[in-house]
Amino acid sequence: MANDVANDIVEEHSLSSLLLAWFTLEKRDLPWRRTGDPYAIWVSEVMLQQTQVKTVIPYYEQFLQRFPSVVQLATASLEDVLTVWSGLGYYSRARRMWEGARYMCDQRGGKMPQDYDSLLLVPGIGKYTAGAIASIAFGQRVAAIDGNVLRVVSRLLAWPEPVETVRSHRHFGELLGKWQPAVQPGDFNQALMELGAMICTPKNPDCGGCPLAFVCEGYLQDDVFLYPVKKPKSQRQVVTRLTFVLRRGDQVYLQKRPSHGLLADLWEFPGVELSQGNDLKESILNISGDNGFGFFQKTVSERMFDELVREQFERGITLHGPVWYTFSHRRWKIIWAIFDFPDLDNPRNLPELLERPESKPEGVSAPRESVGEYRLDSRKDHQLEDHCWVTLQDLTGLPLPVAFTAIVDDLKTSEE
DNA sequence: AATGCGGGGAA
DNA sequence: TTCCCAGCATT
Repeated sequence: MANDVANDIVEEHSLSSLLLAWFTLEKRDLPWRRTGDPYAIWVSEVMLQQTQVKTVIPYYEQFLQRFPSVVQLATASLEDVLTVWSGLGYYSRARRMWEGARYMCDQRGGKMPQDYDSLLLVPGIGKYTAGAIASIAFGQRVAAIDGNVLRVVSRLLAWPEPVETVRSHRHFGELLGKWQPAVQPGDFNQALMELGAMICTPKNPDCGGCPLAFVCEGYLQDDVFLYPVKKPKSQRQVVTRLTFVLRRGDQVYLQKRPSHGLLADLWEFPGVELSQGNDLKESILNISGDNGFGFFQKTVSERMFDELVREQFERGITLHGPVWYTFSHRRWKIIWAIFDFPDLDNPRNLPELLERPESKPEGVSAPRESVGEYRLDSRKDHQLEDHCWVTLQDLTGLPLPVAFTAIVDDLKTSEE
């Protein structure tokens, strides 16, 4: 019975000592375990959302080097923050951290909130992250329930319901609230997560090495693999994306994506999502001639080369690819057309080249109010340009999604 | 409660 | 391939 186990665990005080002893002995030496700086711990917790430790480490080091404190993050441009973040995914995390730093500067004198309830008010900090920071950095006795903890506890209790429900979450929270010691609440939370990452893994749990196996109902019933119970996930939809690669000498053309939705505020080769279900052949049919040029006009801001592009569409374009790219909820079949233009030795970024017939609010970074003294008045912070020409080498200085690296590689190899 | 939001590691 | 990862915000 799950309740009996729960009571046993609560009553068995030595159980948490057992877990903590294991943690003290076996814990990995991770960068964020060498600091007590709440800011650094905040950075680590946000990066670790839905992201494995191994992936995070290099980003963590770079980020702290570039933005060592709340104030330095708050006074940076979003563009710079996204550039350091690029490749890590879930880019709204970076934007919200940046907003969170500004919130701390504007409302809290540049200091981190020091308790669970105040941390919850910060953009990008939810229940898990608030609990993690409050317990690890400030020693508050609050739970931090992540995917690891859900797996560990569900196996411990042989919990028969889906773990994503409010009911499960509340039940686990109450249990952990009683179980968590007052002395090292942060270590207790980390120990549970570490156990989930190292021992109680999804596929090959090492129950033989688990300090809690002797009270684990899942293990005792030989049913570890039944848990955690999960609801079925919705399917990924497949979308064909026609991408326009404009090339002028050694430079390529990029546009900035809208501030909301997929890959928000990142740069990309402009493109359109063709209606779902078109196979490649059908797409070629649809995008030749005026139809394709229409796509181009609607998608690409740059108007200088319209005539050249129209000619090329009439002659018939060559499609490259496809390459596949998978997001968490969508799959792109990427095909691309390359347009080469004469490299007139125009000065870069002439204002008249950047002027656009009509304004497109979505493409411009959203205007912010009351950012106060921390507003950075650099060009980037309120840049009106939503497009630019850059060399392939300079791409590393911009936040470019990994989805386009295949195209970049193709351009680099075909360049020689 | 369901959905949108990246990228990579591991089996 | 599939699953899952130190989740959050919006609807």
